[in-house]
This record gives sequence, C-alpha cells and structure tokens, in this order.
Amino acid sequence: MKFESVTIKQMARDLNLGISTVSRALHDSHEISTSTKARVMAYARKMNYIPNPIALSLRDKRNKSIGIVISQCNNPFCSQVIHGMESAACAQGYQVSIVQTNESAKREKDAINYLSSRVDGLLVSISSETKKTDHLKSLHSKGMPIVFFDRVCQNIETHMTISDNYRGAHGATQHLIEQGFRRIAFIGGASSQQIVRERKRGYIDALIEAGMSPEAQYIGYCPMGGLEYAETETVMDDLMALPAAMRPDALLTCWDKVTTDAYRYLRNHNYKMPADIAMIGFSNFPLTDYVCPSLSVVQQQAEKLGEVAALQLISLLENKHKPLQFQTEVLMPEIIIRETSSRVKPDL
Amino acid sequence: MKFESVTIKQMARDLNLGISTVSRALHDSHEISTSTKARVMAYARKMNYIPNPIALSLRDKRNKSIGIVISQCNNPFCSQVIHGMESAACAQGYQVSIVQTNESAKREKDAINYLSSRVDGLLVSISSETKKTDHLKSLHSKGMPIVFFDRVCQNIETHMTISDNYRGAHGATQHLIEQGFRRIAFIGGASSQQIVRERKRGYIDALIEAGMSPEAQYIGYCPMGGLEYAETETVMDDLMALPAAMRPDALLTCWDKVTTDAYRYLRNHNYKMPADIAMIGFSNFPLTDYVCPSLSVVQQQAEKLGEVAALQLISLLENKHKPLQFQTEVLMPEIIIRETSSRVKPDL
DNA sequence: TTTATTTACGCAACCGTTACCGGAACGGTG
DNA sequence: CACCGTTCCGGTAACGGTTGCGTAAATAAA
Repeated sequence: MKFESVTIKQMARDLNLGISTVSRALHDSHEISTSTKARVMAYARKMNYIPNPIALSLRDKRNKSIGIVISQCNNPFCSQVIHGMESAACAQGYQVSIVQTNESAKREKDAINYLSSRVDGLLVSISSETKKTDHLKSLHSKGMPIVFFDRVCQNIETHMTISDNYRGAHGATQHLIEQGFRRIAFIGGASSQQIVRERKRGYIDALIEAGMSPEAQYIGYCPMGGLEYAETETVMDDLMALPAAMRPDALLTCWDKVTTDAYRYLRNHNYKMPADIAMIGFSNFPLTDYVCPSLSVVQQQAEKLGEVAALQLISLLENKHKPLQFQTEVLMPEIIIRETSSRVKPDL
Repeated sequence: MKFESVTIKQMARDLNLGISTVSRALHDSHEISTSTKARVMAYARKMNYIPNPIALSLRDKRNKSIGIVISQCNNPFCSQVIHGMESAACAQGYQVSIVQTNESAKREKDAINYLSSRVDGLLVSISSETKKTDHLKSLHSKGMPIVFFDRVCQNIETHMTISDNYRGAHGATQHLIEQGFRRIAFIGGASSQQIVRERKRGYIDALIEAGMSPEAQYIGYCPMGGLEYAETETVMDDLMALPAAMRPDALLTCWDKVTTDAYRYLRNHNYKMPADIAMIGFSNFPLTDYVCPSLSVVQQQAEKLGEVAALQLISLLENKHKPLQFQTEVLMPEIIIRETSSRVKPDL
C-alpha cells in the first residue's frame, strides 16, 4: 500500500499553467495575477493539496522536526518530560521523533546516528551505560544543535536544562536529619551520571553540615539505572543485611526507578516506614501521595523541564549563528514530605 | 546553526569518480571493480558517510517512519503503549513520530494532516471529542495505511488492536456482584467512544445475567475523557449526592484517567473502600498495588497492545497490496482483585 | 511611432540519491 | 580486420518544491 498525494506538478498540468506559476500563486506572490491566483488557490483547496515536506527538507536542509533521545518512555518522569517537549515543539510547528536507549550505550549511539540525518536538532538525555561521548561531541562540532536535559553530558558545551539536583538531595537529606535520623543511606543510579554525582554531593554536604560523616557502606549505586528490579534489590539486600545497630534508619533514593523499587522492596519485606526505616526519594510517579504509607518525594518539574529544553533547542535552530553563550536552565524540584519520612504521624 | 553531512556527490568529486559509480560502489554492485569499491568504501567510512534519508524518501516515497496519534503521552497507559510501539518499530527499522491530540478533535485533525505527508503509515487512537471521521476516511481511501489501537473508529475498515473491553467490564461487574454489591455505578469516558460502549455493554449484561436491572442514575460519563479532575468530580458528586439508601455501594470506572481521579475523590472525601463504597476500574497506573486501600483494577496489556498494533501497521506497509482481510487483534485485560472491591479483608 | 517599463508567466537549476541507458576499452573469435 | 561480449564507469532523468532569470505581451512614457 502506498499513499499518493497531489503534487504541484499535477495541478500545473490540470490548470494548464507552469509549475513555478502554481508555486508562486500558492505563496501569494505579487507576480501572479489575481485571477490566476484565485484559480490556483481554489483548485489546491479542492484537491486538498499539502506541500510535500520531504521535498522542502531536501532543499532547505531542515525538517521542522526534533529528535528526542531518552531512556524509556514508559517511565513517568520521562513521559512527563516528553509531554512537555511535544507540547512546546508542536506549538512552534515542530514535530518530535522519539528513540529510546533502554539505558544501552550502543542503542544510544545508533539512535543518535539514526536521528542525526533526519532531524534539525537533538534533545538528549544520556543513557546510564554511556561512558564515552565522542560521537556526540563530533556530531556537535559538525554543527548539529544539541540540547541536553536531565542527564547531561559534561564535556560538550551547549544549552542544558536540569533540575537543581544538589539542592534537591541536600534538602531531602537535611529533612531526614531534622527528623532525627542518623544512619542515612544513599542509593543512586549510575555513578557515571553527572546528576547522580550532584545528588550525592548534596547528600554528603548535608551530612557534613550537620556534623555527621558520610560512610561508604551507606552509599549504593544502580549502574544500569535500576532498569530491572533485581538491581535495586541487590543494593537493598546489602544495606539491610548490616547488623541491626548499623543498619540504616533512613533511605534517600536518588533515581526515579530506584525509588519505586526500593519502596516496593521495603513493603514486600514488611519493613515499617518510617519506624523501621524512613524513606524519601526522587520520584515523579503518580499516586505516591496515596500509597500506604504515603511516600515522601523529591519531585522534579518534569513537564516544565521538557518544555524549557525544547524551547532552548528551537532557539538554537531558529538562530543562524551559534549563540555567544550557552545557558543552563535550572529548575527547582519540590520536596514533598509525607509519612515515610516523618517521625511524628501526621493527622490524616 | 545547521548541520551539513557529507554527500555522495562530494565524495565523487574527492575521489575523481562519477556520482553513479560511487553510489553503486556503496551498494556493492558487480558493475564496479573490486579496487574501486574498496577505495570508495574506505573513503565513505572515513568521512562517516550516511545516506541522506530525506533524499531517499523523496525518491522512494517512503520514510521507514510511522506516526502515532494519541491523546496524551503522560498518561501511563499511553506511555506504555508508546513504549511497545517504539520498541517494535525500532526492531523493524522504523522510526516513530508522536503527536498528541489532548482529546481535541481539531488537534487530532491537524495532527493527522501533519503526519499524513511525512510518514508511511498511521497508528491512531481517536480523541474523546472526535465525532466525525471523514478526514480519516478519505485519507484511508486514498491509500494511507492506518491501524487503530485502543480507541477504534467504527466505519473504517482496517486492522485494529484492542483490549477485550466487553469481558473486562463484564468480569469486573460480575466480581462486584459476587462480593455482594448491588447498587453498582458505572462511569465511562466519552459515550461516543466505541470502547466505552463495549464496556458499558459488558457491565449491563453482567447485571442482567445476575437478575439485576441497569439504572440510568448509576451511569455517568466524562465526555472529555476526564482530562480535568473536575469532570470526574462532577460525576462523583452527582452519584454520592443520592439519598443514602440509593447511593451506589460499588463503582466501576471504565476509563483510565477517571479511575485515578475517582479514587482520589473517594479518598479526599474520606469514604472508606470498600466499606462505604467498593471500587474497581480500568487502570494501568503503576503503584495501584501499594495505594491504601489497594485498588482493584482491570489492567490492559498496554505494551503488548502497542507492539501488536505497530506490527500490524508494518505488515501493511511491507505488503504491496491491500490485504484480503483486515484483522482485529483482541488482548485480554487482567482483572486484579485487591482491597477496594473485597468484602472480606484479604490477609495481607 | 518608438522606447522604456511593468505585468504575468515559463524555463531550468538545485537539493541527494538511484536507475536506466550509453559508451569506452579490452580481449576473443571468425 | 571486423564483429561481439564483457567489464567498468559516467551522464542524466526523476522524486516535489522554490527561485533566479528570461521573455512575451501589455501598458506607459517620450
């Protein structure tokens, strides 16, 4: 099956006109007589003519489309980000194409290669597995507009949109300390990720500011971004296997997927939150307010983040020249205190 | 900023060869000497040559890309469907482009127009607002391959992938009856949606089979798909405003977004589930197993659904001719019984 | 009446790629 | 030497649209 739409050439033949005449008539050029214009316009409408965007792309070397490289779009944080991007892009007349990496460096490379020749610019959140970013760097140096969101890439100078990961983790840790917790564990995603390092920095600084000292045994990672439950499970097993006196009394999960799985783990093992162990984590899952016990979260402005990043990219696309200075937009996450991290039972 | 990649023409110039020679060399044609082929291949690799897909599209009138028209991709059901589609499409070498309708008929029309000339085929789930489908019909009759998923369109003959909505609703209703509930209310999305009508049919049949009779006062709709909380709130207000003796003792919500909002409503108004009112609903939200009380759901195989629909479309695209017969794939939803619909407390 | 200017339109090139066709060079055969 | 087949390669049209340029006719100016 193939879909054929009417072309300018066909219309020219039908109307006994030159191709360029029809083209110019459709563009309301002053070089075309009013009567001819009207005739062409009417015919085009009747035939439901739509200019072939492929042909235009070939000429103009632009698509009005942007590519999104993201881990997995069934993750609520990601789908919210995508939603924001799609909305912003659509409003500016841009189309989005999405390719998932599933946290694989190879698939990320493929995705970027694939998209690079068919979109005007790229919105990228690098995969957990990604270590080398040469391909991205060389692409960028060849003039491909790239904007990073959420999981940024250090050594490429361009616009970025991120959450204030430091303050998110810092605030959450401070809150746990204020509630009286002392053995606070940290679980991140891949330690290679800039945002994980930022969050860890926030966690550690908060500990030190409170006169506590960070301990390696309380710090865990999920190198594959906790894609599988088993990854989080392993880290949790290690943590909870510590002798009772040393076992963490609070948990800060700094990766969306890990938060839900850690919560799942604690519920499944019948740990009471916050009595046995308190918990707060980065999460954009819906319904965290109605789970039992209700889950304290550091919630990112996901849609906004997508929107801002898309706008950054579009500004890059619409400006002829490289901007004098690249911007990093920082969005404040919201720390929402609920039952899992409160010493005192809230009066629900 | 603009990204320029190396072309076959450029390489031909550099290598002092004809354009067609280079093209054929890259395709490993037998008409080209081994040495020339090697020379071209090496140079192409060195220059990181990627054939311009735009130019290919223009020639071949195909893109290897498919368009997804969906309500909102920040809805878990939708994002799971998209995830399935993207994975299946990617595996077959297809790219996906997503446009959201936000349940608006106008935006849907725009989206379809927009996509129609830049993708090979369409995966469509119609918006809640959509009544007329002339544009889709005419597009389809002109040869555009279209596959409907979830929210199908009656009067267009093509492949479809849906859940067994009748049996999902029927089973859920039966379950409520078995648990002893007698005044069972039904809330759907837009009554114009085929899937809502199917679910209502399942609900009514189950009532009748149990010797009960459906009553209009127990049937509510959210014409805009419950996009706003207020829509569900209004329906719930009406239901709960009935005199105590007539007030529903159970609720069957037959629209993803509505389920969550109805649950939210009942929790916010301090109704005890299932004591004050029982509840089960179509939902693919994560964490419904950990909300309190845990929520009984009819859960669709969202990823699978996306996968199957994508495969249907691709089979349409790869086959030259219209298939002799169109298929409707039906996926069985899973009915998961939890606290909100159980008379007896489960031993958790 | 002649010349200059405007009006209204067509021709052709171009974007990157492939496919068809044509042709040069070479060796083998009668 | 004439003829033919093979091997290897280049020119060109086409996909659909835009745009610079050329040009005929009509009109205005001299």
